[in-house]
Amino acid sequence: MKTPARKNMRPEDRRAQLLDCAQILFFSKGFEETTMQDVLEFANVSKGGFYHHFKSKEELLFGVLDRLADGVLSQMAVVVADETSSAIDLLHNFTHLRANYLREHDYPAQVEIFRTMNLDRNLALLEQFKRRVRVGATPILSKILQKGREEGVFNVKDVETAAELILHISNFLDFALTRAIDARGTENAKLAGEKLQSAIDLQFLTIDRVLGLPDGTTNFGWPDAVKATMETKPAG
Amino acid sequence: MKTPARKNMRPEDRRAQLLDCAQILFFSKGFEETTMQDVLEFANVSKGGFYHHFKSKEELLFGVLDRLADGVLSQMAVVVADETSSAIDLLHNFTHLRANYLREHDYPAQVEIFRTMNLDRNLALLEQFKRRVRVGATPILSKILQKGREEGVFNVKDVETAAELILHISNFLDFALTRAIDARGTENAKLAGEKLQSAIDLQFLTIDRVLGLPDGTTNFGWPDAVKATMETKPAG
DNA sequence: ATAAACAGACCAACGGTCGGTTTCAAGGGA
DNA sequence: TCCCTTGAAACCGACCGTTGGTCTGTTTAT
Repeated sequence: MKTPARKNMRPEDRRAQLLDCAQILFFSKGFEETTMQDVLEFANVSKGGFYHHFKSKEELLFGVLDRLADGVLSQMAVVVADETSSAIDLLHNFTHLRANYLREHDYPAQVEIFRTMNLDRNLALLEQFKRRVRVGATPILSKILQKGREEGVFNVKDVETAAELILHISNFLDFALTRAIDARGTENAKLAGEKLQSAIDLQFLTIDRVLGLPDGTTNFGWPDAVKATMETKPAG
Repeated sequence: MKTPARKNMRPEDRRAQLLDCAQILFFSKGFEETTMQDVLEFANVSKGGFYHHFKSKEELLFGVLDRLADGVLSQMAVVVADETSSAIDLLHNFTHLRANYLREHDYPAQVEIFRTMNLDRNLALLEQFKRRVRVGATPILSKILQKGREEGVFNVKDVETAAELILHISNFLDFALTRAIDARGTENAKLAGEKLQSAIDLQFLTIDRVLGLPDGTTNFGWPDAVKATMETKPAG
């Protein structure tokens, strides 16, 4: 007896499909809480089929994280590939990458994705992703800082160390943003919004001062970011 | 037939013993990789015995993390309880807490503990611990910053936000320290040591500038820290 | 014809449960 | 003071459902 129809997919397509399914499930249910059964049913693939393409659940996770990090890092690479702009402009473009991305896509949806990724249960997942991004972004930001030093506009002793510090600071903003998002629609919303604005201001002020720039040189490039964030609909 | 001897322990003692065992195992093997079987054998307790005191493996983890965080936070609380010192002195004591602790104990052993805790497999564990410390330390550091603002020596808009930023920056130092420790005894040791010094310098420079203090006001308080660290014996 | 893609029964090991057993301190009668 | 009773807390270990992963075989496509 033969089952009437089965379509063998090209390996790269199947791999991509499995990564898509895993990404959705890992971030909605959490990695540990997502069973292989969940993935298999969601992707409509058998166990044997899956393990033909991935050798473990962990490798599937790394596949998801690497793909996400590569997406971010490739955008950064585009920014730094511009040989004609000044270091200040490159830094500007670099720090605006995130805000631009968020603004150019459906912002409420992006907020929801961000919120989900920052749930407690995804802490390990997210930290691994951030580490990948930091490691990949350090040489890119270093290059910008080095250029600025050669131009005589940035005053830093060690560009690589400064780059790492600046990248670490963005974790601090993530934390403030998460709290603000959680406070939407509650009585704390107003205070949380003000705290978020404080965090944004302080992050960029810190970057200015670390690089020896006049206060206000760098900024988020999106004055209404807090307003746009807090007006987003809380999940419910 | 009766087994000749069994000692019932006082609940708090048994709990403490289980936490001790779990802490050792979680950080040496990793949380996910540590089996309840491992814990039970190491503590010489049966399954039923264990689950009489903890309701799950996760609760055991939280017990370990909370106990560790409480240890750190109680030291911070002692510093800030000093009502007579100036804000600068309090900040000094606060930032020196870690260096003092390391110096006053067997430093090579502390380095080994730090190295183990910072292994890749413990990333989730460590991040949860750091989060606990950060949340608990924010009001303490905020109090110091507030006092400094009232004295007119710190220039910050929002003390709580500034406190969180400063606490986040210490993650950056942890990262640099981990790399330096890993580089001991290799050909990269010299460079790694210099990078570590850069990171220490930049962390404290950043604190100075965030608080509007003259460069060099805050410091690690342990000039030979890098030397002491790099001279530690690599595990082998 | 042959190699890759897929299927699904199977397995060891895991975290956790549950009914039963042992320990031990607090009382009470002599 | 001594021994016995008693009951709650500490502890035991066989057992269970689920999990991630393997293995042998079957289907698909070139």
